[in-house]
Amino acid sequence: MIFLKKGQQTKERIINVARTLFATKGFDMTRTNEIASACNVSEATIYKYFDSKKDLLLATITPNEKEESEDGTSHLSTDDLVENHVSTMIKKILENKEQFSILFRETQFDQDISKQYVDQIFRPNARHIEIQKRIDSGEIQYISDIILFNVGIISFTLALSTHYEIHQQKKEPYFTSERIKSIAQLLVYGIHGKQKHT
Amino acid sequence: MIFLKKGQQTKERIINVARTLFATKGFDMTRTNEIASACNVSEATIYKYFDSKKDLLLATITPNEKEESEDGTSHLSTDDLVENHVSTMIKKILENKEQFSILFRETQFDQDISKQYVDQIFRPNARHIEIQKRIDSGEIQYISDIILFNVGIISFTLALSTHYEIHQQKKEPYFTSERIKSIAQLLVYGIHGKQKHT
Amino acid sequence: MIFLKKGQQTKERIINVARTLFATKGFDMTRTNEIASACNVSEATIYKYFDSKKDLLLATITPNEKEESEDGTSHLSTDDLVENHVSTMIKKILENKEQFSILFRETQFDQDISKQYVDQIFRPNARHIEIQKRIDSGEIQYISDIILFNVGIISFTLALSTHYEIHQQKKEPYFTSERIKSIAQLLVYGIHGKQKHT
Amino acid sequence: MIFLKKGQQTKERIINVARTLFATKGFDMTRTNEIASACNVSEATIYKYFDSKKDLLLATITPNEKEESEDGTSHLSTDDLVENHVSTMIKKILENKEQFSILFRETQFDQDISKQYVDQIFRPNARHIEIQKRIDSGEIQYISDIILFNVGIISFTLALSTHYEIHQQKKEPYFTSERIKSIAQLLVYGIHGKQKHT
DNA sequence: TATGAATGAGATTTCATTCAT
DNA sequence: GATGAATGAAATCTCATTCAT
Repeated sequence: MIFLKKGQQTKERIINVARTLFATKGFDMTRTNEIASACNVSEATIYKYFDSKKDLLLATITPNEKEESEDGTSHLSTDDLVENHVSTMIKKILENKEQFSILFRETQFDQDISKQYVDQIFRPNARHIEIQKRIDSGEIQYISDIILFNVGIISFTLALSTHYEIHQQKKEPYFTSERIKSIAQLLVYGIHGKQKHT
Repeated sequence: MIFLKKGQQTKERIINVARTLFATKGFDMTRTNEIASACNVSEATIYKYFDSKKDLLLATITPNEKEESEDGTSHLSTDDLVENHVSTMIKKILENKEQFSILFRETQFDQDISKQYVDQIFRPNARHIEIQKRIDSGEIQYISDIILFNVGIISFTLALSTHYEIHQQKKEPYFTSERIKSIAQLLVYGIHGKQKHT
Repeated sequence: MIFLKKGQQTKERIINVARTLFATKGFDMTRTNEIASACNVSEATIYKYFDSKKDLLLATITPNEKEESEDGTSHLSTDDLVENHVSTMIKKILENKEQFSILFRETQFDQDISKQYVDQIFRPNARHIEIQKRIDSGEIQYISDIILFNVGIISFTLALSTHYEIHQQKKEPYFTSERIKSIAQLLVYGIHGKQKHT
Repeated sequence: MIFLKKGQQTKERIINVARTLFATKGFDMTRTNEIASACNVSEATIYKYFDSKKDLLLATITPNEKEESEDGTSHLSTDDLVENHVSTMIKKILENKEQFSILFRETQFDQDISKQYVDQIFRPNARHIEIQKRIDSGEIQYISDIILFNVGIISFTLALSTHYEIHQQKKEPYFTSERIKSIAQLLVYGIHGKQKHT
């Protein structure tokens, strides 16, 4: 449990509240006064900690720096590698769903966000490199590029999750570990499923 | 080629211009005066044809009513059915990319859009019903629901297409008919590809 | 039955419709397009006949020139003279209620209307002159000035009539000939009524 | 002398200025920027304190809640009761002339104002009830209803007062205490005056 | 550290009016 | 004689931002 000075606490509270609001209502639709009252601070206080609304936006999408030290993937079978990759990605996205959601939506409209997006989402790691290698070798088919593959994974993860909650008005999240596995397997084995492979 | 009176022409021009702007810059970021000057009309003229900016937004996402009379899908193999469905969906999305893009982005923020979205995207047709049947029978695996499947298809189609153009700054569109086929096949056969079966 | 050319007919229709709307909703609250559609003409047509909205306003309040040739009032008893005056005034106001209503409300805000108002309402006639004479002689008490007396009569006539219809939501008009007589008598005899005298 | 915080002071200043302008120029003719500059604040400040121009309008007509504790009227003679009532009403109206003026003019055009008007003007008190009783018993003649009687009083009070100032361009107010008495007596005794009664 | 008070700049919307046909 | 189409000018309202305290 980390000790934070009062000011730092306030700052973090603002970031967290803003993140949720930006993710839920969109950046443009979120008024600074909504953020302020949701934080129980004045609007002026927000401007003590952030130079502008956009500055606050950027603060809501800065990465959780815990880097997964993923090494030793080269020994895995392609099936396992891809299944593992998809599952890991989905989990990571869900864990940081608000950040991803903001990043993903606002990236088209703003250069700074776009930079953050690229930085954060396409940082290569061992898994990415290994998969790209197997794409290039033809072992993995139909996918031309690990980056675009990731874009696909991110987009449907966010979309399904949001859709399920909003349009189908379900309370519990869409993605159970079972469903995550299903999707990962779909991409590996296709709609016929695992057993069809000899 | 249909004959349109002057007023109707102007109205359509406004809708088309607005659609592109909304899709490109987002609804909130698009100013009514931008729309006006992009159309070479005054802002007042826009308000002659639409009660409000939101009303105009709704006009930009009303469906192209050409209904695909898709019948006789029950004789298809599951492989063909799904491959066909995915291809058809992707093509339809790309043909109406701006509408879908707006609809998809704004649906979370606005009740009216949300209604349009649900109406438009989830109108069941023969293909949808047939696929759901095969999901229920277990023939199609890993997918629990045709609607969520469609959400997934829409989301990655838009995401890949946008990403490719924006972040990779390519001029030509991502989706060639070849790539569409690839993705359809990925979902049917998995990453190992067609030949791996049997 | 007077023959009117098409154009003249249209012009009169516009005036009549506008008068009702101005009286009902107020000049400022009445939009030119409301007038147009209530007349089944285009807004442009209104401007064929009137230079401006204000010009139309003025047209709605020009007097019905039928001048009451009221002569020989000097032989009347004061009681009869006043009772007769009040009744006559009330009837005249009710017959031209819309004009009076507009005139009365808008007179404070606009010089031109104010001029019309003074012209129209305070044109002296035989009755007015006779009453003023008897005020000056002390025969009529409590009233200092025929003009202000008339203002009083106009104001309460309009107010009672409007109040009754709007706030008490009655369909039939407040002023029956009986009620008109009552009010006239109130002013002559006071609240105790006629019989109390002598 | 009450202490008010800065914000509250500003709010009251806006209300007072707006009240005068609405009463003088009419609600529709008064621009928010006029109010703002007459208050030495920006338009934005007005909207900090009031949700809309209409909201401000409503604030200008909320009652001065000092309730006259009028009791013990039943012992008065009818003459005195009515004379007293009319005088009291006129004084009250003149004290709050701007409110009444706005209320009276705008009540026909707007539901919310209409509600305020009815609430404020027709709140029954001891005097009203007593007068209604004597109307019903026939002691007071020619008047059918205390409410309509009040409407009449309000209307001519405002009309005479306004007319005198505007059309006769007098600086001093029309209603001296003498004139108030005159009018009250007119209604009690009629134009012949008090002495005519035995 | 925090905020009450205020606002500049600009957004959407309104509406009387014009004019070519 | 009439109007479809368009608009300039201005109204109401919004919102991120500032600053004295």
